[in-house]
Amino acid sequence: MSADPTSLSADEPRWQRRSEERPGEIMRAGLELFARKGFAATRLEDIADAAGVSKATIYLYFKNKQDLFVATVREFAEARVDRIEAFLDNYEGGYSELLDLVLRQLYEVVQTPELRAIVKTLIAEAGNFEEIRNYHRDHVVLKGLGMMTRIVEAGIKTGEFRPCDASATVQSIVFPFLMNSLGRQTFGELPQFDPEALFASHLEFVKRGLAADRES
Amino acid sequence: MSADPTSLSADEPRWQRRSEERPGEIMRAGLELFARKGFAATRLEDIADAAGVSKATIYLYFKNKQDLFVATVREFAEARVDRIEAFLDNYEGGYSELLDLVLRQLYEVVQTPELRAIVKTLIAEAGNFEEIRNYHRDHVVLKGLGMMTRIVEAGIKTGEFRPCDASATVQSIVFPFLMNSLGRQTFGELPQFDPEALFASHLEFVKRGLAADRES
DNA sequence: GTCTATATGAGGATAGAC
DNA sequence: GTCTATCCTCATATAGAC
Repeated sequence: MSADPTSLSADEPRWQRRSEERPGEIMRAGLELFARKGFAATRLEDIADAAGVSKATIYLYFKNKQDLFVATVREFAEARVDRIEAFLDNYEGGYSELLDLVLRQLYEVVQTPELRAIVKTLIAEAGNFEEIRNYHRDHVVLKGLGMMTRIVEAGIKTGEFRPCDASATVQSIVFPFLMNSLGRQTFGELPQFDPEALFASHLEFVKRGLAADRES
Repeated sequence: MSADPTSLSADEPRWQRRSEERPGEIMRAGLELFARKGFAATRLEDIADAAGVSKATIYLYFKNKQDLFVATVREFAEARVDRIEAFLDNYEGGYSELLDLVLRQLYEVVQTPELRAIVKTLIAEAGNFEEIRNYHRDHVVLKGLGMMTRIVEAGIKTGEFRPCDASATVQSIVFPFLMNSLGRQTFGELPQFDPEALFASHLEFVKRGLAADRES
């Protein structure tokens, strides 16, 4: 309490850190373990060890295990969709190039360990945590699919893409990336799941799948 | 023990059934609960109640909880891939039609509650059960992807499909169905996940994505 | 603010009657 | 072959010292 957090000197007691860092460290350790073992199979003690604190310390920042879990899952998903959304709002140009850019973004984000962990955790635990299920359904999945749908619809209107059911077609476009990420998370790295190969191949596949019919 | 199982009379004690039916009933109840809540969060008592037996009865047929789980997950996945494989072995005709037929099969199978439950369970628990992970990797996922890859490669050779990385392209073809199934399992039925719309739309998308370039 | 030590309870597993 | 009743482990959650 006497220490100014912005100028923490080196000779503080070893265990003392600024309390603003603790929750993040605990959640980061939690995400990794929750994703690997699931909510029920993850012991608070393992999280505490991974975060370098004791079990009891967790209860200083989180009401209970479930509270930690809900906070963790939300923490690492929140910013991503908004980042893409901001990108879309500022974009000027053709929808074909836009789709290309957005798929690159999605591809990058889906590679990160955090995102893979979140997607896996969401699927595994949505049945047990209505709060998490509803939040991600509304703020991540439907929002994300909606953004993509609007891109496709706009492209159809300008004639860059062929007429189609945009809402359904979006699943043909983005689901391979998500499922590939899940496959790697589930089975580890396999030559069949090489994400570089998938990305190039799928981009070409999408380009042809959406291409407007040639006249003549 | 005195009763001949093939001619079980109606006035037996109410709780007595032929033992060959019990394991299947327990596994069916188990699959549903494991898929909804996960392995750790599913209580043996819940499975027992759902199957209409007592906890102790489960231990007559399965060594322990994990043994029941492993047997259950394997039970409902085993036959499916083999069925499609047999279908392929007997097929004569064009690869474009074959791909169409196989996607219909995949689509049907992925709709069933059992398959949805298996896919979800696999993703959720593969990290905790190496045995399950390895079995499905080799006998379901890689085998299934391999079969599809051979179809695409054969179609490229006959000129029905454009030249491409068959192994990667297969993911563009089948992953939307799998991910759609997972989405419904995770979030319930949503208009965005309407599987009928996806099927028709995706089939058209695949047809165009694979079409050989027109000459001229 | 963090730790060590402990209370509490839930659920997997078993013994023994029928 | 199935049930009821009990045991026992293990992990969450808390109390209290520093």
